[in-house]
Amino acid sequence: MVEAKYTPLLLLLLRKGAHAKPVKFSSTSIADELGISQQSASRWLIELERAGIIARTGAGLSLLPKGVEGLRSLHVILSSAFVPRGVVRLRGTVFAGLMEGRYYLSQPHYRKQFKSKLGFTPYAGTLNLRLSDVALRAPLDLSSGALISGFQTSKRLFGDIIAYRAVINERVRGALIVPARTHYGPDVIELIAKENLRKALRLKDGDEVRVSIELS
Amino acid sequence: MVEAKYTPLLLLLLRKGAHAKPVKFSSTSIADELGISQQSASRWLIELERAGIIARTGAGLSLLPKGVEGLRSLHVILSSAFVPRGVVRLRGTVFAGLMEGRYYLSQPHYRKQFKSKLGFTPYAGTLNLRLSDVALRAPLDLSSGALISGFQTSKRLFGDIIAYRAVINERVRGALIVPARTHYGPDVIELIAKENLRKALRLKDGDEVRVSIELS
DNA sequence: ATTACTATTTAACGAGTAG
DNA sequence: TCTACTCGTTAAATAGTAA
Repeated sequence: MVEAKYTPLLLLLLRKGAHAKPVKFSSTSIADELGISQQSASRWLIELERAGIIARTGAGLSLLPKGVEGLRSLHVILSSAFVPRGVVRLRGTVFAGLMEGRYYLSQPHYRKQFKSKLGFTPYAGTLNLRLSDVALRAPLDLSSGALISGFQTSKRLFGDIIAYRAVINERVRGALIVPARTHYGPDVIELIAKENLRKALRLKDGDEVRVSIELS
Repeated sequence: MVEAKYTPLLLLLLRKGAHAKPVKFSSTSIADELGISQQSASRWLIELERAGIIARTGAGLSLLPKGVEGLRSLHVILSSAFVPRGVVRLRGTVFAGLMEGRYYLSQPHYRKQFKSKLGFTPYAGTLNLRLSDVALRAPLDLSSGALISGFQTSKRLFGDIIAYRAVINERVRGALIVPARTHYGPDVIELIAKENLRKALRLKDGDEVRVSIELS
């Protein structure tokens, strides 16, 4: 592994995309971002350059393969501890949404992707649940579901959605959808399925619903 | 974030499972593993304990939530750079397998899971491809597919399988399956589908096949 | 503006060792 | 065995500044 003290700098470069293409980044601004002196930033860059971890050209700063490799192995170690496996079981109670979901689900750009990535075209409406125990959804936010990419119309922006295949009340296959930008989710989740979940499961507001999501 | 110099120690504790339950770990052995002196290890532990990142009890060393949170955010940053998205396109040539795949696919325990996790029960045979460019499969190994859990019979052990939904020759939906234990894959992949791929696509040994996998 | 040198200060390290 | 103290030494950080 790369010497640990450099990791904040390497992470910064990674976030700026220096693994993909050179980025302009002065020792002063690096110093500001990391809370160290300009002199230290300069020295770190020199040391990393000598070690073949970064390169500096006229185009800017690049993370070299050796540097990327070091970060990648760090990622692998962390993933083995944090990427959850198995089944997440959530419980929540039905409540009436704001019909926002219906509007989203009627967008063809989303509908096409639901079909191709989840294997079904959803009924144009979501079932809203308020979770009994928000903490239980944590593994979900660490995991990776199907990415439904967003789009833009002249009127508004439709963001990325993450969909997790789910089974509702042990009977109906569907998916749990969350906006991709929410990092740690709220106590509300939205479910979709091929059919109208309210009807299919004879649900009314306040009913409890069980959702199980298989993570992989 | 937790001060960077401690990350090797925190990673070590994470790998030992100190986030789940206390682990016995002396300053001397920590020092050995990290290549620092016993004195430094001792001091680091004291500092981390004061910062509320670890706890030391009679039962051993534990990573406290604050410490886990620091590592988790590190993981999130790395994941956003390393977890690949989009479509991976592979090409390979058909070759005759050893009928090993057929044996595997005939196991009910696997078959049930294929149905529930991929949405189809596969034809009992795999299509073997030798990849033209092994490097192209790298993003796959970093990504996460559907986990098909293994099982054990009196005769032998059937390991976990990872399945990635795939489209073969832009026509047939199926999946690419790999043993979970192989960390970085070889130049051979196996494809399954509801139908017999050889027949459906009129393939013979040596034919080139295109596979596209959607990562999410 | 920028980088990076030298000198000085500050912090980290590890040897020795007690409890 | 273990942990953790003191203390001399070494390394890293910053100030000042030149280019």
